[in-house]
Amino acid sequence: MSEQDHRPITPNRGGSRLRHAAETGGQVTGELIDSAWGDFEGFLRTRGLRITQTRRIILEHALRRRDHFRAADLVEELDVEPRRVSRGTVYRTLKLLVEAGLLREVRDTDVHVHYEPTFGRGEHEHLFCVECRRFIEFSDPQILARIREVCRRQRFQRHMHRVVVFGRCERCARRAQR
Amino acid sequence: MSEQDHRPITPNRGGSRLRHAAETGGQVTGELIDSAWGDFEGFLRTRGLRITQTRRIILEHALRRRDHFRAADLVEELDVEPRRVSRGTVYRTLKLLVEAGLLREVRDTDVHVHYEPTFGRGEHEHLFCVECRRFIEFSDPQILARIREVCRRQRFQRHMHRVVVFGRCERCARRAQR
DNA sequence: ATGAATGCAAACTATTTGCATATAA
DNA sequence: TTATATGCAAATAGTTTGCATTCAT
Repeated sequence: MSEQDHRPITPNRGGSRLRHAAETGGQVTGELIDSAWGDFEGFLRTRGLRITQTRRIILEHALRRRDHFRAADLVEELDVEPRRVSRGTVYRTLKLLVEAGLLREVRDTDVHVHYEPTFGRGEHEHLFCVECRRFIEFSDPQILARIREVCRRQRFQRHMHRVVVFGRCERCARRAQR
Repeated sequence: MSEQDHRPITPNRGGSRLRHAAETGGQVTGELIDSAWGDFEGFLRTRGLRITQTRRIILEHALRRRDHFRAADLVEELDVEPRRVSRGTVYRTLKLLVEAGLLREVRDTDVHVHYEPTFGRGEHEHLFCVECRRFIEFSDPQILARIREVCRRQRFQRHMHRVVVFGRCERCARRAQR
């Protein structure tokens, strides 16, 4: 088993301390957004739903975030003129984006849901530091393989899965030692 | 890898369709409860908290359930004379039971938390059928081993973890075919 | 005796929904 | 033109909390 079997991706922030992609030096290109929008349009057409400016705006803001965010964060971000978007619409559209496969839901020990963009990213799992409330992403082909195998034997049709490990990250552990 | 590496345990009910252990033929013995209570007493003493009848009652009802249940389910179950227990106390005590390691929190796609007894049971993971809302438990030493390994390399101090696979169970898939 | 545990009701947070209006098709 | 999408505000659901009272130590 090689070292790169599980590689840390980016330590993303969860909880209420969220940053916009622009601040974290993330590179969410216009092409990526356009491509995702193309997918979403297809999804909407298939469903007989309408292609609206509001939906485009929400998609853009959701995908430009490279970190975990909450519905409430987007609501706040989009509560500015011109073209402010209402709370209800944000919630409704986030659900559509999840159904379209452009976002995925993540839950931690908080009451609320977090979302994270899935577009153009592989499946990955999370370590969640209960102290600094950051997510550290990792992927491990073997965990995925085992999950697949279990589902096969149980004849369980897998839609998606989630692996979250709760604990204390290295940085917080160090800080605690001092 | 042998066949019993991942064995189904009991398909337990989640969502709002919950049954009491007594109804499902589960065998939660008095000794088990007493033993768990002993642990809880120890936990309470360590924390300088008090040992009360109310806490004992909540522990008993929580542990007698072999399935996943919600705080609201316990609130309802304990809302009967004599010795009815209030909503606030149920919530407060469930948190203590989690801290004491006697229950564990599980979240699915719903807004609310589920709890399940951990006492006398090994670590296990969940398949969650989004159709019938049942949990199917399984354990897989390799998944656990990989999680441990990832944490070791990331120097992440693991407290606990959760693996949930969402999809459709065999029974629901069959039913859908017809 | 005294501080923690409890009951109660109200507060809070996240999310959903009904309805009038605006907008895409 | 007509049905869907949206904004708005109110409703809902789950959970938490302040405070007076009860109870364990």
